[in-house]
Parts: sequence; C-alpha cells; structure tokens
Amino acid sequence: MTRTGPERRPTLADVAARAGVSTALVSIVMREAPGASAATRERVRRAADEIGYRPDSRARLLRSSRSRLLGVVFGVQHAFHGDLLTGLYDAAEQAGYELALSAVTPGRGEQPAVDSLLRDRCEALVLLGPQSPAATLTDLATRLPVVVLARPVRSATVDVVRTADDEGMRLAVDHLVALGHRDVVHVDGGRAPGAAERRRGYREALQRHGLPARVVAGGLTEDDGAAAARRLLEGPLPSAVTVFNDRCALGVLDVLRRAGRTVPGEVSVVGYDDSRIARLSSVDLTSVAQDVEQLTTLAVGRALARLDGTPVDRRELVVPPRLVVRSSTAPPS
Amino acid sequence: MTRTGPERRPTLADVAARAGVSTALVSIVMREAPGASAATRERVRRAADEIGYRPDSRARLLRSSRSRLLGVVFGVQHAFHGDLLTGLYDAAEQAGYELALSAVTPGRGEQPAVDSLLRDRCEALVLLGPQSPAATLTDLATRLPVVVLARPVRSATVDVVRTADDEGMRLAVDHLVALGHRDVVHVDGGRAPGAAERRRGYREALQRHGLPARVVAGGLTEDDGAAAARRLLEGPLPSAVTVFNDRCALGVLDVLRRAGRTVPGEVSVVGYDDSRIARLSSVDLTSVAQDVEQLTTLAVGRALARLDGTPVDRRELVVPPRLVVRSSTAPPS
DNA sequence: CTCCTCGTCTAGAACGTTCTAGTCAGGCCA
DNA sequence: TGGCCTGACTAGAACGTTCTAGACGAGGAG
Repeated sequence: MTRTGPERRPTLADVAARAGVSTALVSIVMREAPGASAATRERVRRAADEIGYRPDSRARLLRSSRSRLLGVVFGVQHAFHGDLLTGLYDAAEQAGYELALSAVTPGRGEQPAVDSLLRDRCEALVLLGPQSPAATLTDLATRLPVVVLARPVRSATVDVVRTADDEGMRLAVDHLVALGHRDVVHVDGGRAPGAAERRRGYREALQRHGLPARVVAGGLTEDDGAAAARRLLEGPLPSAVTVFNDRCALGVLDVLRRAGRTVPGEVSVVGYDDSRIARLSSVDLTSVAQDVEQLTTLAVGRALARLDGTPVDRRELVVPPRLVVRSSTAPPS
Repeated sequence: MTRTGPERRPTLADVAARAGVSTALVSIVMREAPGASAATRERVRRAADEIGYRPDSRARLLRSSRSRLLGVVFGVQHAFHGDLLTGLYDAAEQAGYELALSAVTPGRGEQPAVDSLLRDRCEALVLLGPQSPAATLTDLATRLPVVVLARPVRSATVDVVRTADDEGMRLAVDHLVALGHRDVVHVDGGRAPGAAERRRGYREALQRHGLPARVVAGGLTEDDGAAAARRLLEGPLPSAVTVFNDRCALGVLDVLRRAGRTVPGEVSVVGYDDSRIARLSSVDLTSVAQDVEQLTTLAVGRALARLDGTPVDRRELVVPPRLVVRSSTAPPS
C-alpha cells in the first residue's frame, strides 16, 4: 500500500487556496520579494510547508527572462574536472547563479552535451578542457558567451581561462637547478592540452640556465610514463625528470623504482597537477599545482561580465601556478 | 563589433512566421510527431535551421505533464561514479529519458543537490552511494521514486541496486585458495559502504575452506592501505591479502614493495572495484569488478517500473560481481 | 449530389510561474 | 472634509511550448 501515486504536485495555486491569498502573493513570499506583511508571510510559508510545496524551476525560468543558469560541460573521466566543478559551484553560488551539468562520457560526445545545455536555456557555457575544434567553439560563441577552462583556444569570440603552464614548468626546472641538478630531462605530453606550453616552459628555463634540454615522448597516462622511463633506463640516467602530469609521473616513478633506482636518491621527479595521487604519503610527488579557486572564480566572472556587457580587455586569462615541493625531489647525489 | 547581443532567442512563433504556418504545426514537425506532410516538414525544418531555432526544454517540460527527466546525484570525488554516470546516460537514452545531474562536492551536501533536482521536476531520483541516513532517504521516497545505487539501505520505500559484495570477496578468496594459499588476511574498509558485506564474504569463504580468518583495519584510501601494510610487516607475513578496494590495495602494494617484498612472489594481493588504476600495466592488480552496465540498466529500469506503477517483487536488486585475474596473484612460493 | 472519411492544418487553452498595473483601505496633512 | 500618500494585496497577461478540438478540402462510396 505504498502507492507513491504521482498525485499532482502542489503548485502556487494550491498554497494560495490554503492560505486564502492570491498566487501572486504566494510567489512574492516564496521569492522573499518585498510586498507582503510579516503575518501573511508566516501564514503562507506554513501553508506551503504543510502541503509540501516546491517551486517549479521550469515554470519559474520560463517566465523570468533571465535563467540565472550556467551550463558546464565536464568529462566524466577526468579527476581534475571534479575539482573544477567544486570550485564552479562555489563561484556560481556567490554570483547568484545555478549550475546545469552535462557530462561527456565515452558514449556521449561534446555536441550532445552542449545541445542539452542549450535547450535548458543556460545564459552562458563553461567548457572544461573541451576537445572540439576551435572553429566549433567559435561558432558556438556566437549564440552565447562561452568560457573555455584549462585549454588554450585561438578564437576571437571564446574566452579562455587557464594556468600559465609554461611558467609552471619553469618553476619546476628552477627548483631542480637550485637543488644542483644539471641534467634535467622532460617527459612530454604529446598533443594533450597544455603539453606544448609545458614543453616550451621547460626548454626556456633550461636555456636561461645555460643547460642542455632533452625531451622524451610521454603521454597522459601511467603507461605512457612507464614506457618513457624504460627508454630513459636504456641510456645514462639523468639526475632529474620533469613530467607532463602526475599520472604519467606515477608511471615513471614505478618503473624507476622497480629497476632499483631510488627516488629522489638517484633521480628527482616532478609531476604536474598536484592531483590527489601526488599528495599520497606513499607517492609524495613534487608537483605543479593549478589554482582551482582562482581558475573557477575567473571563469564564472568572465561569463557574467560577458552577459552584463561589461567591456573585457583580454580574451585570455592566465593564472600563475604554484610549485608544491614534496619528497620526490632532492639535491643530486 | 562582436556584440553577441542577447537578441531574443528564436521561438516556435518565429519559425512559424518564417515558414508561413502555425506554431502548432512547427511543434509537430520538431517533435517528429505525425500530422504534417513531407513537403511542409521540409519547409519548416529549413526555416528552423535558417534562424537557428532550438527548442526550449523549460517550456516543453512545463507543458507536457511528464518531464522524462531522471535526476542523478553523484560525488565529484568518486572515480567510480564517473563510470556509473556513463552507464546511466546510456540506459536513460535507451528508455527515452534525459538525465539531470547534481553533484555533491566538499562544499555542497546531498540535501542541496537533491533539492535542485526536485525543483527541476525530475520524475525519479538515482542516488550514487548516498551518505544520507536511511530515514532521510525513506522520507524522500514518499515524494517520488528513489533508487539508491551501490549502497545497501534498509528502507521500505527506497529501491536499492547494488553488487553482491559478499559474493565478490568470496570469489577473491576462492581464487586465492585455489592457487594454494592457506594464510589469507583481509584489509578492512571500516564503516565505508559495502565494507561490512565484503568482510562477511571473506569470513564465510575462509570458514567454508576450513581456514583461519584474520582482519586488519584499513580504509578507503592509499594511505589507509599503506598503514595496514606496515602493520602486517610487523608480524609474520601472510601469503595473500584481500583488500577493501583498489585504492587501499595500491597503498598495500606500495609499502610491501618498498619493504623489499615481491608481489605476487611473496604476497598475492586482490583489490576491489576493477578501477582504471588496477588495469594499469604498472599495477596490474587482480580485482573484483562491478558490472556497471547491469547496475545502471537495472537502476533506470527500476525507476521506470516504479513510475509506471508496474508491481515490483523485490526492493533490492543484487548484481553478481566478476573476478578479474591479473598479475598480482600467483601460487604461494 | 450528398455524406463520410482522412490527411493536413489551425485556434486557443493549458502548464506554473513572474511581472505589470492596478485596487483598496487606512493614515496623514491641510 | 477631501486629497494624497503608502503599504498590502490581486487580476490578468505574459513566457514558449504541447495538446485538444475542430476547420477545411479532396476524394470515395452510396
């Protein structure tokens, strides 16, 4: 007898009838808008509670021209996107906006994800590390403000908020050189977003120190890192390695240690992302951290500025990274 | 001059005017509903494309009594939830439903997440490993069908879909015993969802084989596993270990290897979840896999059954797990 | 020639809100 | 007494769809 019959959900009219007022007044009370006496406010609220009234956001948004809705497209695979979501929720709430989420999964591309958000009448979109070609994004940006997070995009209409990845690698190299390292190799991220910049930062930093640069192919995953490390073991081992990201660095660490090389004794290793895995006591990887709070705050702020028509000076906002030193780096032996 | 001015979004009426038909007819064409000739269909569709019309899901859902919307609450931290989301998207699409996502973050609890979905007029909710007390969930289920995924809940009104975690540990133990192990220790998950069941499965399996059981405290994270492994190293080492989950197992592996113990040479290790990390060539952990596709299909199916009023025999659906054997287990030396 | 049916199309009312433009009572001032 | 506030409230139109009921021809059956 648990017939959870979908007996029509209570509406404003139901509350109004019960409280003996008009629907308009109930609306006023629910929105905490001015225009109702304290006594009626109390009475209406009680009536609403009694019949379990919940506002219908569909109807609400349909009526009011502004939806105060920010669409976010994220990848279900990326742990870092989870961190960004956390920051975005905070930033959006601060600005009086709600988030509408749409996930990219192995079976659901970016286009369906974006389309569903467009149907939802989002005012602006925030895309986390999108894979779509720049032309697609540029086109999308003619419809509504688009902010791309954590991926550089060359486009006249799309806003970009990202970390200064070249600067991040420069920090890593400077740290290693300051420790006394002279032979630093970079394990590359290939065509992944940010890889080119990180490689460049590595090269420039070494050049500035008058030291030779060497780049070996890597990738995004632990397996890519493991392969790169095996390649390194074939020749004379460098005294330090900078790696495209933490996952890849993990693979490097694993292979080096299994080959009997100690870290940081024989080789120092620096990762990138300061992911949860890097912080584990068993890994404790020196890494370059992205400032999630600033990235997300800026992304939301930029979307709102665009909505308000506030003039914007630069299309691209670049956030400085931070080096987190842990026990995977030490002076060379 | 890139004034992306928010000039009113085109509506049905705009398309209708341009195509020279009524809004009702445009609606018919957009929904691919019967009642329009092929010629007009074509004409309307062209008009819609030309002005870049997109249906407004708010208005659409407001009008039609069914929202065909399934609310999903997930945790931003849990990698496994990403896998579940992937499956849910597929299952929902199959059933002609859309997903409305709401995330739980460190700064945003389950209640706000659920509330936002209720405002969105979801027809049913799917909660991934919720932390809320059973009473809260039971209460929620009086409003609309609620399906809890991947956590056992004792409730008369909430549907549960989960993996037979006891069976999973039984598989792990049977595998180890078949390899010849006689001394198998379990690293526990404490109060985490599923931990009690896994512990029980471990105990029952060993008992069935007439072997002694030993449980040491663990937890959810790599650090918990590392701590447990250090404790194991203090006494005589068992020949095999079953661990609450993969992350924890990773910590166990790391500490054992650093202590110079070979895996699977001296100790075999089995994890739980078959997460991406377990599949990495550098880890290659034998693990118990949850059947994501079946879990998600059943969850969606159960929600729909409840909505249709289809009578349902059992409140709780339990999906059998599968053991994935990799190179972290071998016969004892 | 009339009556029906069928396919195509349209008018207009919903859906549950918010917003605009009021009404109405009471108090204050002259 | 009368006029004018002001605060509390309400009627009714919007928002962009879908749905119901019915209009209008064209064609076929009697």
